[in-house]
Amino acid sequence: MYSCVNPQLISNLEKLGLTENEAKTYAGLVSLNEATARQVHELTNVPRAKVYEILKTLSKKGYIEIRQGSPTYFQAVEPKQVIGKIKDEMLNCAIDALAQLNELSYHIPKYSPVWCIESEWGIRNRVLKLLSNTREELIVYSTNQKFLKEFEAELKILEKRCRLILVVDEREKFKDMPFDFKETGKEFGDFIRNLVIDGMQYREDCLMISDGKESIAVHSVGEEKEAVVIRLPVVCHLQKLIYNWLVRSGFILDS
Amino acid sequence: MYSCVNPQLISNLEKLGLTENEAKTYAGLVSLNEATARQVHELTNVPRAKVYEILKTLSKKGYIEIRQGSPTYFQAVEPKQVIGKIKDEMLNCAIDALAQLNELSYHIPKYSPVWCIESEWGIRNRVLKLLSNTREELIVYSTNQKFLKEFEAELKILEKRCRLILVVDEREKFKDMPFDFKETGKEFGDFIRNLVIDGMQYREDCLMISDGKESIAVHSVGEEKEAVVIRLPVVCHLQKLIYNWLVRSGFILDS
DNA sequence: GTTTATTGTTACCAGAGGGGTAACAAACAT
DNA sequence: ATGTTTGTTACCCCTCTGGTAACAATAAAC
Repeated sequence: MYSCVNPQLISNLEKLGLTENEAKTYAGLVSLNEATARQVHELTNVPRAKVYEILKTLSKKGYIEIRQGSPTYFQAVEPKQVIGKIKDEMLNCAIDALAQLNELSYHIPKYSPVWCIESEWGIRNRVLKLLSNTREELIVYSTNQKFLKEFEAELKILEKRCRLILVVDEREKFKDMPFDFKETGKEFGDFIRNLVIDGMQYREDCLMISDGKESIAVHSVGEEKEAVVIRLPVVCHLQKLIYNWLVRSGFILDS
Repeated sequence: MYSCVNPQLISNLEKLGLTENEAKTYAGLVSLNEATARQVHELTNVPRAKVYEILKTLSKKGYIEIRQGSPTYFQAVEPKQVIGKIKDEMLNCAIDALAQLNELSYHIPKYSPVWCIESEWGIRNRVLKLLSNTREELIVYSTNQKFLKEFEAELKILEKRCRLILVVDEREKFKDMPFDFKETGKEFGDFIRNLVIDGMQYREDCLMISDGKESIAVHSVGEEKEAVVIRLPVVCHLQKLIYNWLVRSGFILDS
């Protein structure tokens, strides 16, 4: 009638390589402990005609056990064993794949001038790399407290070994972070947060300049975040100049 | 022209959740380091028309970075990062799924009389469980050295805490295992290894009786292995009787 | 013994997704 | 101006998963 099984569980099992019906069937068997095909069907809503072949494939994979008879009964192997097996197979795949990929990429890490990153995870990754590569000076300009907060720990560590300059639009927003912020008045903040290009609204979230030779600019376009990495020293110097210009013009209020 | 990329690697990446073309494209990009869509196409044989959308989806997932331009250039994120991310997501899924499954199965482990296991992994699993649950006595009859060998370590441990009786068809076959084997002459061995039922040839590989109350019989049907678990004390006693009969009839030669 | 329900199997259909091919406009190079 | 490359779109094919219906064989009920 009404599927009693957690849909989140089904989704997780699917991500681990089972099909929807396999996941429902296995989960159903776990909660029934020992059951006929019909009982599984009634609990999970998997079509009765399908339950039989699915139970067969699950059995071939070793996830369930069978007691022949009329009707035939089925029993799930303990989840710990099943999930453990899947996990081990995945980890072996991951280890192999990594080794094989590393064999392919024996080339010199080429420093390309400009790259665009479109996934949040990729952005986070790249920012962390930039932070750990910084040796002398890091300039950060941010209007997004939530974004910067994600890197608080790394920034704190970085602060000890090099010059850290943090500029924000409104110092008030960042008051729960233990840093010495400089502030660019509201006008500039509003300007940078509401750039409209081709009808799309760009919100600059953060700009970081590392040792004056590599920079990363993170901005939101609609719902999506996007980052641009620039390794051209020229551009980075330009960005630094703008920063200096802001200081001279009094846009940046020292703390 | 000719795909330079290890097909094993592609298969591994597929198991980790990428499609074939995604795997080829990513692997291609790793070995090219920095490349246009065309170069990827030429190296991997992924249709040029498809490369573009695949590169887009890989980018959304954060596995590659993009340098806009004409032509647009692409670069793979380091395999260590990418594989690491996939691995972490899998592990989280596994942990969640296990917790959710355990919530479902709060029932008493019901001891059912007879179960059939159809996967090699499931069989191995069940045998190990039986070995670890044995408290007093284990009788093993085997004609398959390779199969028994898999459990040598566990049997060695078991030998210390309970009576272990090992019967084989030909002692010679098992001579590299450090146990005290009994032997049933060749006639009986040939008989048990060549049962033909309904045209299918059954080869008994191994029979184990644990504490006279639970037994597992493993046999091959064609290429497939299959095991039957029996928890009926009656049947197990019967099996023990047969064993005793063999001893009395002189089929079993003591070492 | 006849009827009814259940079990297990098979065939068929629909939709989604991945992969492959061809064609085309726009941009680039010669 | 010509030809090539780039990036996009539309289309086809195949497979896989899921869902439905119908059917023989078996078990249960009357």
